[in-house]
Amino acid sequence: MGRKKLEIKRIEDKCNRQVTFSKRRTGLLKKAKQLSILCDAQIGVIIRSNRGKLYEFSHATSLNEVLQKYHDVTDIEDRETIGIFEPKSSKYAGKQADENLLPRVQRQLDFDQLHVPDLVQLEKELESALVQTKAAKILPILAKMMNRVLSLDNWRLQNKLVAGYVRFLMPPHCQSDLATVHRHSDSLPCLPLS
Amino acid sequence: MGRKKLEIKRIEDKCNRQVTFSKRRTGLLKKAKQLSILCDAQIGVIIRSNRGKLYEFSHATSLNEVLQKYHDVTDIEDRETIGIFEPKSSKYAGKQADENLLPRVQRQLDFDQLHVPDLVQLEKELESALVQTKAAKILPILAKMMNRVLSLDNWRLQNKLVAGYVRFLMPPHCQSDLATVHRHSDSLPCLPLS
DNA sequence: AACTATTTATAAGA
DNA sequence: TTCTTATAAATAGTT
Repeated sequence: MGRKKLEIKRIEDKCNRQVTFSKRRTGLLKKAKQLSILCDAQIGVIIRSNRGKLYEFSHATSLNEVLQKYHDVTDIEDRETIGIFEPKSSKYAGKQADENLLPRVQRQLDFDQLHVPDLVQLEKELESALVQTKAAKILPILAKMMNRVLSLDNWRLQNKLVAGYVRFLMPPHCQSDLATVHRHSDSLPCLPLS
Repeated sequence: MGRKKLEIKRIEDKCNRQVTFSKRRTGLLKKAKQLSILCDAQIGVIIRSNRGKLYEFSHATSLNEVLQKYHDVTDIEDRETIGIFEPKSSKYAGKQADENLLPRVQRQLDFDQLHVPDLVQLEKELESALVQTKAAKILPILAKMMNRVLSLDNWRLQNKLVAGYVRFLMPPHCQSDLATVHRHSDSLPCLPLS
């Protein structure tokens, strides 16, 4: 769409390539934003120039932010008790799992569809479960729950659950250097995290 | 660009929204591909419809694919040997990890910033590591790698990595209903996984 | 799924 | 870089 038809192959002239990159990059991000608004779609676009500069668009908050929030409210000692990587240091090591809670969570997952209120409840149950039982029991449930949630149209809960999953799986010493997030100014506002 | 100028706000008519989504989704993916070719840029686009269907474009391979490949070539017995869920059944239990590879990967993670080429390289190293060593050694590295990627605020890579992470950790019987990903048919060929 | 009138994006030039 | 403008491309509404 210009004075002449442009063949789609690498532009060899460096200067011309830079100009085209700038123009089309802007166009692509604009289109992404339009599509996300017009059609209520969840979109992420990441563009990295051949010299490493990064540009991006996302329709909503990022996983990174949610993780940061979890990180903020979770102290290291509690995280250590989760015990995948350092099971022996857990102060809950010998503690029995609540034999009532897990079947309850699992029963919820048998529905064909999970609704948002159910998910909120499940999140609470999950949080309790995380500090009460061992990974071997929680992981399959988390996995199934995640599959359900991913099939739903609730981006906040998706991210929240994934975040919990990651926090659960990540050894504490690896969580310390989560970086501050710089968000794209075009992003839509996100729902508050309860 | 049509018979009338369209205001950029959510299309309320469901049918119309669906049609527009289809048209513009195609356009966006096409533009992404063109930009990546014309300007030699690294681009990732992920589109999720408001009903959870996923469409994507990426200029190159992802960790997710690497992990998927691992999944494909690893039978259940082998996965059990990884030892998260059934550590005692491992036939590799006594096998030594490559003491050369892992430190190399870890050294890469000491950089302040990871660039995409670095990640591609790491993916290769990781792939080797996955079939050569035990989860106990790989997981902390994956976790740290994930932290780095998350700190890039790189939506595509975040999601890919989380997805791969989940797939890696998830017991096989929980993977059966993972949502289908529709890859854009015009996607560039993936980099070979060596 | 096609068509086509219009709008939009953008290639080349300044 | 930034603007201008002729032209190519995308697409909104229609069939």
